[in-house]
Amino acid sequence: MTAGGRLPGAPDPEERIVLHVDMDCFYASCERKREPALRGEPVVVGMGYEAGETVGAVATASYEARAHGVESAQAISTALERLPRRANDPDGPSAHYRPVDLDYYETVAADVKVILHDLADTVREVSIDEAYLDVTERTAWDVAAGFARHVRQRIARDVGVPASVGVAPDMSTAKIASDHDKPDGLVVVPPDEVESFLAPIDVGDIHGVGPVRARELREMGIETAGDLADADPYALVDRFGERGRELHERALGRDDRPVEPRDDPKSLSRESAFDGPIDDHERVQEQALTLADAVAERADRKDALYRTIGVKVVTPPYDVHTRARSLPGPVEDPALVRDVAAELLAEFTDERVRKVGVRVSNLSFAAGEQAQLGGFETERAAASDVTDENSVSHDDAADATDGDGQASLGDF
DNA sequence: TCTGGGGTCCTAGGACCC
DNA sequence: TCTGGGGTCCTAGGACCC
Repeated sequence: MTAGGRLPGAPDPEERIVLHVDMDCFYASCERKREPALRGEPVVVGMGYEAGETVGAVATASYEARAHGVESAQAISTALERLPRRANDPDGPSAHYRPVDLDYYETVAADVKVILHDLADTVREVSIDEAYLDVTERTAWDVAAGFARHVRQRIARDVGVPASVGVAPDMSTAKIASDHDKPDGLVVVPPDEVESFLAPIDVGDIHGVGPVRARELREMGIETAGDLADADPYALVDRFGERGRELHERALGRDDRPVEPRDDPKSLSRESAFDGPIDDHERVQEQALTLADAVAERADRKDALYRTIGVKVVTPPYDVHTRARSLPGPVEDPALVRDVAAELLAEFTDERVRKVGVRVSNLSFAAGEQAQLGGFETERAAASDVTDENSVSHDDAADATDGDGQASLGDF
């Protein structure tokens, strides 16, 4: 499946033309679209800088704000230090702060996606501000730059937000290309230039290489994609497992993944951080129940049934713990999400907690089956007080022979 | 860098099955 | 009876991405 040319009917990977569209500082661009006075001004979009809020981070900063050291994922407090609010200091360096308004950004993204689907054979939407397009049948290498320019212009003209575009024979290289000249970039890498284009790229700029693997690669003397391409694949697999093989291939410009739409989501979750680590387990439980309801509602809206319910607890300094429990079958049952989350959290009663989350996974979206399954589950739930008790006592009777406890069996 | 929120994929060990 | 090989599912953790 991952090896080249084996998919029946798939075009020769060499022949593909893949375009990666990456919206420039998308949230900030949306705010500017809505409020044109922000154009050319430093704009910071984030959460947590409202009065009374102290936890929060920068979601997106415009390039003008980045010039002053404001970055994505930065604590809002740091951003405010480097670039105070505009209102407070009209003379010195200052920025416009806006709260994240995802609903609005999604409407803008939807407009962009209409254009992308119109211009491509297949589209893979990666996130709200990023997509891959297979445009093999829509253009040719000698005119690909013009085509890419057209994509950008249509987005700019019809929607009013800027985008960077990369064009290459594969997804991985196209992604690096779109990133290469941001913002407002346009980079075309035809097949015969892939190797020379990738060679000087920093390993940290390869998709799939984060801080940890970048450090390990550098320790191996691998600084660039070129170094990675020349490295011994066995050594890479040794160190990084399957990912090592993949990274080596990407560094060579070999990436046969077809551009296809994304599958249904695999999990849904909600989490929130406390204002510093807290001792008060009741507050943690309370917060978890709120999150459980939010997750259940989200699943309901998406017509998703879940078979696994889990929690996430972050304890100081930043230790992430997860606990999960699978159910006998897929359900849509908000009360159960709350109950299971509360039980899983009990283990952390004595811990200090800085963040808590609730997650449902093992999702099923069997659209046709849904009503049936839902009906079945509802019936089962209605009868469960009798049926479950019975089955539990059966199980307990069986277990009683070896003197086993019943607590875990009683949960369902 | 002292870290927000919502995701994905891979790995490894254990239970269990044939 | 002391032990093969192959496979699946589940849980927990880790790295990474936007």
